Amino acid sequence: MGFMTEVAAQLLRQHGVQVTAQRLAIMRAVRSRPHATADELTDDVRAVIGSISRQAVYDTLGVLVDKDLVRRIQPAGSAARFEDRVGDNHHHLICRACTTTLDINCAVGEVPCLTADDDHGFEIDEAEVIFWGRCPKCLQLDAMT
Amino acid sequence: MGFMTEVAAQLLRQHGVQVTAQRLAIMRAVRSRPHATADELTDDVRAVIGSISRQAVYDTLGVLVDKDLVRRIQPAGSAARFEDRVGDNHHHLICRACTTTLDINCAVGEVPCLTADDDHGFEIDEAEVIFWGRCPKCLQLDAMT
DNA sequence: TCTAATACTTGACTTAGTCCAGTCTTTGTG
DNA sequence: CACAAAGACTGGACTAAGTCAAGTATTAGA
Repeated sequence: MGFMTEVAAQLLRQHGVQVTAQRLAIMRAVRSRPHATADELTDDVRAVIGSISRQAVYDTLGVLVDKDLVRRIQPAGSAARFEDRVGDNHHHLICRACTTTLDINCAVGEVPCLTADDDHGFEIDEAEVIFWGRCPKCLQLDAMT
Repeated sequence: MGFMTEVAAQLLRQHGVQVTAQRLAIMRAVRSRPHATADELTDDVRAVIGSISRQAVYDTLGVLVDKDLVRRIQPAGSAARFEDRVGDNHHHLICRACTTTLDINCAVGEVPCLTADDDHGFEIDEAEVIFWGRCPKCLQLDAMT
């Protein structure tokens, strides 16, 4: 078992989650292609371990998200995407034309994004911020027409 | 034609959009139930004008969103929702348990939300902010178990 | 090494939304 | 007011993303 894989296995054990070939492969896939959809991850995993069911992919991603080992983002108009950069409340910048997705550090400061103007008595646990726009490449293409 | 309906009709004309019974009914439905899904709006419209096709609802909402007469929000794990409060870049606070959705004024200031830390050369046109948490009612229910 | 708990597979199903071809309405013009 | 072209609506088939459920296989602790 490679070093990264061993680390991944220990992470799972630490969280009381069984270690399986499928889960390790999915963790590896999430790591190597941030912001991928479940379908894309399925393809990647199949390229490595041969086969996996769709359900196993969804189940595993669900478990990883529950354990805060993976973060799920669900941009408007696209399937859910997954990344293993967790715990830092960073945000995303998405191109409306090509859906390229970039990480953005929190603009405002400390845990800034958790402060709503008026919380209406809610117990807020996350502030999700998505910046929408056009990436340099798509801006150029637009200009050409 | 009632006063509100006449106003709605003029809004459509101003934007070069044909006025139809379906469109007026949909605008009314969006106004009277903010944050409703397309399905909920369809029900509301049917209660008023008798029948409408799903496609007409989606088409109309698409047109209204294009013309900035309606805003579409697409919270993770739910169908798209629609509201007619537009042009003020306000945000949303959603209960993870019951999906109650409230409007939140922009916390930071002027057009604050359009400033990402580093825009990576993107031309940003919107900053979408969703605060996630539990509403007072669901917190109480949680506490009882 | 055995067994209970947990995961995985397969296939049917659901939800939210889109596509398309044909019909009906709206609206600008005579 | 009537007409025609543009635009909108309907109905039905289809797709994408994800969930459910029953049966089989794997993991991990005793």
